[in-house]
Amino acid sequence: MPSDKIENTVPLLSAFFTEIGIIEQLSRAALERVLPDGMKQPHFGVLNHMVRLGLDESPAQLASAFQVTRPTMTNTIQKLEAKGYVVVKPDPRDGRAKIVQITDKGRAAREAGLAALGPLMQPLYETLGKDLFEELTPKLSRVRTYMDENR
Amino acid sequence: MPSDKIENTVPLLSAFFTEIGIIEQLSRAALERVLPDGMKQPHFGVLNHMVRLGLDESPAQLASAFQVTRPTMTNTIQKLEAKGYVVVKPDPRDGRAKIVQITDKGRAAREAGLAALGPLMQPLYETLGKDLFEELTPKLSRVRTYMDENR
DNA sequence: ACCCTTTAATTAGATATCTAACTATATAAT
DNA sequence: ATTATATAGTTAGATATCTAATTAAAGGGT
Repeated sequence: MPSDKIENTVPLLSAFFTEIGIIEQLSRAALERVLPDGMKQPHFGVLNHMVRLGLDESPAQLASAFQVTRPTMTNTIQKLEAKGYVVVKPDPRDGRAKIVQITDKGRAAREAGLAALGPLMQPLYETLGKDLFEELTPKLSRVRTYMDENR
Repeated sequence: MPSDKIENTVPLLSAFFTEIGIIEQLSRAALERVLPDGMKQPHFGVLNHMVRLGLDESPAQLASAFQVTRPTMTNTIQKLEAKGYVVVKPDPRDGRAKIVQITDKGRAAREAGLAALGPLMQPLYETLGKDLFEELTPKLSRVRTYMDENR
């Protein structure tokens, strides 16, 4: 299976990554058009992550979870904090670290975002079929995992 | 096939788009690490597009091809022009429009980018297999096409 | 001919992201 | 203990992107 003709590698993988890039752009634009209160995708992503995991994580852990740099996560957290969606406290166990906690207001904003998401996704789901996404997601996960481990 | 339980829509599609987003980040970072002369992904993408199609297109056509806004493409073209990779001329058939042409220097830069791309993609190809990408790409294309037509 | 609408390109201003550099704290080595 | 190294978080500066507004030109309707 591995090591077919290498000449075909670049065009094939270029087409793959081109599709990935355009879907990313389209999905972010579609999401941000319906998110309430001018919320951006990364903000919603972090709120969602915190609700689902139910943990109080550090900025560094969040940066790692979202594959962004720490300064980027610093910026995201500051925006969430300014809106009252999270509170940031010092970590009693590590003087360098902090702990980020979602607030009730943050939970409400996340709920509102989720509610806006349904109508966006339902047509995709109904038109293209659940099976397509159930098939694609684990395979994309394989690609993502490999790239993440070998970067 | 369409219209399964709608409750499952959001988590399933969220996971899909999360994978898309992370792969996009990782691939852009990997690409820009190996591109010569500080070239960025959009610059390489435009040069590549122009060589493959062999057409002289307008900024508006390029913006449409890459699914970015026109101001974004204006910025990209200005950067390419500053490096001498393209020349921009008025369109004799439409006083509003311009025509973007790749230069020999731009072609050389594109070639250098392509050469750097191979070693990046070969491990992916060999480890995960050609079949995976041949299977994924047309399916992603279906998703992209639908989203593009219904945004 | 003249106005109205659309389209092409740009400019201005805002935001998210990155890398590099900095501060502070923790951990390991000697 | 002291020193060196690594890690957490932030700040500073640069870039790519977006939306809104501006300018110029094309096309359609009356």
